[in-house]
Amino acid sequence: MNDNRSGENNLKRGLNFIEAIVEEDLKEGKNGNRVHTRFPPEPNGYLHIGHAKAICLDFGIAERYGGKCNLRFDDTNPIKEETEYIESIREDIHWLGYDWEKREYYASDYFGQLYNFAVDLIRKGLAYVDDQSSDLIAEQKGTPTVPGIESPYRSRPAEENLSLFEKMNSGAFPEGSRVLRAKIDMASPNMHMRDPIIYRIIKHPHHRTGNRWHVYPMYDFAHGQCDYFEGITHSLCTLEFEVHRPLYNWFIDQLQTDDYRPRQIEFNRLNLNYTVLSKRKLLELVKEGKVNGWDDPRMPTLCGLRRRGYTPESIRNFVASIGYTKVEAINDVSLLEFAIREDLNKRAPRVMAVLNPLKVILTNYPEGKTEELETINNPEDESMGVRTIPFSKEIYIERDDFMEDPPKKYFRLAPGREVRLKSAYIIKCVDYKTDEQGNILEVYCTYDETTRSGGPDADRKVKGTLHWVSVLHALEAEIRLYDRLYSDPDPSGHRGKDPKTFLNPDSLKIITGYVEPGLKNSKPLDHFQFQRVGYFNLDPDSTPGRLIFNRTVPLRDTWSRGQASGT
RNA sequence: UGCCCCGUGGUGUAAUUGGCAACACGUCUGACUCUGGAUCAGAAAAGUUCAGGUUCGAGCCCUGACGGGGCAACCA
Repeated sequence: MNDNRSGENNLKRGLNFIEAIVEEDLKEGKNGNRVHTRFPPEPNGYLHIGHAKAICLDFGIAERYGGKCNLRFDDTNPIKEETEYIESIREDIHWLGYDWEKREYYASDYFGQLYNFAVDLIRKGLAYVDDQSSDLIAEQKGTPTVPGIESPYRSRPAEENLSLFEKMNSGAFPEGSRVLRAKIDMASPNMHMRDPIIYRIIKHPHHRTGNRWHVYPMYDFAHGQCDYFEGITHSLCTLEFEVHRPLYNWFIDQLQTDDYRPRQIEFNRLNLNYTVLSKRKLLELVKEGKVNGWDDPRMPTLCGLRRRGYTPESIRNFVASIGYTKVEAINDVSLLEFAIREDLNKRAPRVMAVLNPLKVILTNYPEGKTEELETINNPEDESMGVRTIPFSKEIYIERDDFMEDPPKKYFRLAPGREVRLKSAYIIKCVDYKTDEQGNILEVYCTYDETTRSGGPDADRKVKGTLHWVSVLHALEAEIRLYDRLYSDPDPSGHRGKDPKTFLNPDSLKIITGYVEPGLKNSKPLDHFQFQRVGYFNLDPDSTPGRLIFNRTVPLRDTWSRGQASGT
């Protein structure tokens, strides 16, 4: 793994700041030289490329330093969490190439320990039951610039707290009627320290513990302690949890029995331009039918990217290339596209496919004749071998590859011009037919038999080489062309404007194209390079009689780029 | 206007204990090519937010400004 160029570059550059910290800790012999991380998703949605960044770090650090990485589902809120998501999360992590072995845990595994810990805090006078409404509690919390005020229930005797908390859990009180709060400091400059709520009453059944509990720990009360229970040495999370760290430490202070405590390190979240990475907003797209499900190839979800044709290696390389820092960065999607092109260039077989067909008739080619021409599968990898493709009198070429009146640097077919048909013959345009509107209907060419690939005049130089497909043999296929989902570089960055305002109406275009017959036997998710066009893969919607391809990413195209900029 | 974090080419990242600002993407040339792909060669592009200070020497240390982000869910 990582034996490609960007992988090497990555090794060449220094450690990221987290690796540096880990190495420092190792050097100091902390935690008995253990390195133990965890990836802690909430099972309330599908994983997206932002999670991939965290996964690669969590598992990557463990791998690199001979440690372990747990998978832990942070399932502290039964209202939002579902088993459906757990399955998809497991699948996506495995697909990326990581394995947690038997170490699959759940925050709910620790509900008992957490409950006992809460009871402990109550006994020590460090937690109390508050009977006030959430509005009132919020009001008393103050603001970042104004200190909060203490709850009238703050000094409730431990015995009373104990019995109330017990009743909260036995279901004696309605949801929202009471909470358990840590007693810390209502005047703290850190809002999270102002007597945070640590338990609330929820009567919705939990996907794993059913109706056993009626109180559930808040994330802030569960997360750090779960890390502690699991012996995590390095708790890696995103920047927004920085201000939570003092609170987590406060809890661990009460729990700690020796030197060990998890060390939390925060890194920058992944942002991509033209992309939205918020589970809530992605869920909206799915629910409102703006896309066709979580695995719609336009989605930044891992299942969406997979269906689009992205490989796990490409995603890992991409993640490695953008690095980990404490700066809020916005990455350009071109980096992601580079990663998938780089990977697919090495592994995708080249095939012939014409997306926008124009019929070419070879006037001097024998009627009814068919040839099987040999062609190489991948010039980047000889071990991928050769195959044959059928050739006959009528072929399709790309409409763009013919012009009646071409500009100067146009290398392709035009009246009187010669081009090579890839792996076949050099042909010359002798005539063409248009309709009344001037649309090109057919092009007539002669072929030169001696120029067949491998033949005596095969080396004759011509400017252009075209891909083609035999009309007689080609398979019709549905081609799904994807463009960015949003037309604005920062769809979530406009205050008061729903990102959906910026949805690109042309993000999906479905066309019918023609592909070489050998593609009949391809399997879902098989990757191909449609020569001169782009990378495509077979969509799982395909049926034996109907091939459906997704465009993963177009090929780099310096010609059309030059055209667009007018040079 | 409280607390916390952060400012290095267009973008993302590097720069041993202070020592000529490096790499990748992108952009632009040119070469080569039976993919206008790939590959190869090259170029433009920051003097490190600003102002002071320490030092023989500061992107790295100190101070202060300015700018960006985060924090006030019975969400995670």
